[in-house]
Amino acid sequence: MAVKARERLLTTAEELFYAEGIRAVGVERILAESGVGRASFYRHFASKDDLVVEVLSGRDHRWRAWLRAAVEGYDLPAADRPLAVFDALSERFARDDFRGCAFINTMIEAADRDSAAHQVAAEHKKSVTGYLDTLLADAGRADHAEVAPELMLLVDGAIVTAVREGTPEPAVRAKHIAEALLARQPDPGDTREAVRRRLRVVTGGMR
Amino acid sequence: MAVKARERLLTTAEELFYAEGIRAVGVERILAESGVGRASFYRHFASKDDLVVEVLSGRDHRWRAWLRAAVEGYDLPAADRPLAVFDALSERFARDDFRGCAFINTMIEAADRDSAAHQVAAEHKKSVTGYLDTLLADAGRADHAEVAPELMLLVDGAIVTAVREGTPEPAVRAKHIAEALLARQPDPGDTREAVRRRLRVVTGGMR
DNA sequence: CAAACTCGATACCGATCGGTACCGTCTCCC
DNA sequence: GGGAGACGGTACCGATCGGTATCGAGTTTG
Repeated sequence: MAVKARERLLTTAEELFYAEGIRAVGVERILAESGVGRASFYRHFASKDDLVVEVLSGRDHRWRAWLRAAVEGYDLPAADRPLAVFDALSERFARDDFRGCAFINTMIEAADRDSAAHQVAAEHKKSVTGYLDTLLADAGRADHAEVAPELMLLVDGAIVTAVREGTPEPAVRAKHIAEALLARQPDPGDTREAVRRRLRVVTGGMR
Repeated sequence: MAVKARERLLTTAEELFYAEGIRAVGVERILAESGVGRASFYRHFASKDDLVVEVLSGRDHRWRAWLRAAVEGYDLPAADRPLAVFDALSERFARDDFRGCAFINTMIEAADRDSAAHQVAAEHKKSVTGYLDTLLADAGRADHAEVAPELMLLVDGAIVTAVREGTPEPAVRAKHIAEALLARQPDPGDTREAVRRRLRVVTGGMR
């Protein structure tokens, strides 16, 4: 077998789920498109929900690795890296198969907050916010803990807007807003603790 | 009949669609919950898609009327009204049945951009952006045409974030970002045309 | 009072949903 | 060469999908 059935199921399902939505894609479609037999599917995955979780988990890791590589690839000084996130997003938005954030989409589709899929999606966003936090801290922002969720809100806003308008422009729009946000000097009140954080060795990137 | 079947179908469908998603709610559920007979449903609506469009259209009008009333209800000077939008959102986010923006949700669920539901949703967002534009123009912002889509991005970002985090806090987060954005003075280059726009009588609110 | 109309209930349609069971084949490894 | 697994194909399951047809009771209207 050239490519294992399990691998084909995961990649096929990821494409279909992202393009059309999880609920919209039946197991039948995945089997037909991947060429995997019905029994083989249930040998590898206990249920469709199980497949969904594994697909999202894989996408989570790959997406974050992509973002980190993209930001690092611009080869900018640390101070400019937080805003570079929006340049990376712009590239993503321009792809003709772009259909928003798979995790936002999943959280909206899976109304039940307790579902496994919903929680994987929520966890993904937390991880990305953590990455933004380290970018801001490395850039010397004393208020990184406050700004990171604000940048995350801009990221999500840009993604949703890009889906709505069908163009990559919302990335530069969000970057423009972020510039205005970062132009404000951080509140000097928490400088002492902020400097302590800034000097702390930042071990990893996003996690 | 106390309340007409058509009305019951619309209100029941709107609640269920918003709470669980359009695709997740079958016609059967709507019939059972509204107490309307199957035949009566198809006497009033050509199809489920038809019902979806009418539900969204009604919600569009009511949502925009709510936002306008909320902003006007704060009784603020025109200069402070654009930011008051986020205060209104905060109230909305705090409701325990809050599950995001029905139109964003619809656009994400209905992957097909050409579907009627998707277009109603897109139109709604355009209308709201238009309202933000008039609020900004009335506030004397020369750059209202540029800022309005930026505020809209913040609104959508706040909504998605509120769904994700399950708290109303993203409304104040977005307001904070908007304050930083509006603190910037508009580019004086287009002042002449801007003043002309500012003096133009603004006939309506959102449209 | 009777015609006209709206209504809820029910049976039914073909299609698809997620999931199980079984079968024959192919490949890998000892 | 010969098991042992992994594989694809297919038949089948009960449940549900959106949608149609029919029927009888209740209400409105002339």
